[in-house]
Amino acid sequence: MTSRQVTLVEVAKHAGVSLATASRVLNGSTRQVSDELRERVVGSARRLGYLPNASAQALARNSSVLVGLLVHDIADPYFSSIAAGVTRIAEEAGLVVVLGTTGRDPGREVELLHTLRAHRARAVVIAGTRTTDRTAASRLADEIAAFTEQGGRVAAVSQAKLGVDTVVPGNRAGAKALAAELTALGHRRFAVLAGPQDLVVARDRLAGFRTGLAEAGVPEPFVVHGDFTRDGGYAATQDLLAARTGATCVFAVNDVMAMGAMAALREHGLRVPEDVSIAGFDDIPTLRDLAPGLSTVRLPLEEMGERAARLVLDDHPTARTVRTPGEVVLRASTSSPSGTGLR
DNA sequence: AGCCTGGCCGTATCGCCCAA
DNA sequence: TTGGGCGATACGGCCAGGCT
Repeated sequence: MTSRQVTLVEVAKHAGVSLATASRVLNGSTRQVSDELRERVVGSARRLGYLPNASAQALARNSSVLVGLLVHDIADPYFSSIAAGVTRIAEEAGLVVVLGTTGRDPGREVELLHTLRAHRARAVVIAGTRTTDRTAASRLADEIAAFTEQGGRVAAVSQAKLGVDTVVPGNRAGAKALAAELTALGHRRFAVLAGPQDLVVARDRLAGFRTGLAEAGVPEPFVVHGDFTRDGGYAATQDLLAARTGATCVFAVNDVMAMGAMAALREHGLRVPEDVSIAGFDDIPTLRDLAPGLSTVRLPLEEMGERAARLVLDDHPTARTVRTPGEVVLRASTSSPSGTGLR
């Protein structure tokens, strides 16, 4: 290290003012500084290329400008949409978002939160479904408690299970409403690509869908579990086709799985919606370029990210819950049943 | 050899003093 | 009263030096 950064002391010296005055000018203060000195300080800072040392600021203020965002899967548009919302609000507040990817590993989630705590992150937004793993949940609760105790704030976009401010997507109600719309089209034999059994979001959407079918007097759907990804939807559809269920309508519990399912159906020479209808969940932006258009349940993903960010940056003594309902959007991938279904 | 102390890094901010 | 300077202190991690 031969070159050294310009410090505030050097700026003050160059401008011929005290350290305190330079600080008042460059960081703002309740104290006034005359225009003349202000211009001298600003000019010196520019001339010398002064850039405040963020580590030193964090040291002096005992707080950084970092806001953590933990997501399950960086490639999933569900999370990039939420990230866009979180980032917009954080940047408006002059903060910087640090992204961590858990790969749906609850242990990794705890590790990342631990690291963000070590960096004195101001706040962390945890996005993504909770799992049914109780040990991991309790370790995460401990880590959240430690972070909160040292002044950090946590919010979640998921089920309200962490005891922190949470934006809750309307998974059950949305899936139930979707089932009502699909049965109204005339479908009676359903299959569900249900995702992993330990993901609460997948469970909730399956449960809501089942309730909707039951209320319409339609038989239980055929359920296939698989990964919560495009490839998971593709593989689950292979299993579904092998089972020859006669289903006329397939519900994938998220959009990326539905996209994988559409690819598998296409490869088998099946047409959507003539041979089989298909619907997803989330309404990720990618769907705009999908043909035929995918019927789905729209969640206001960016807005959910924005709301989570507003909650996490607003110091509040008790945990708040914001519910964001899903809205059924029917597009070309669903129609009234005309063929014999998946045989 | 291991432990403890104290100084240093850069910045923010406080209380206090001084000069118009 | 206002604007400015000054010195002290705090923050957390690191390391050199001195001590047992």
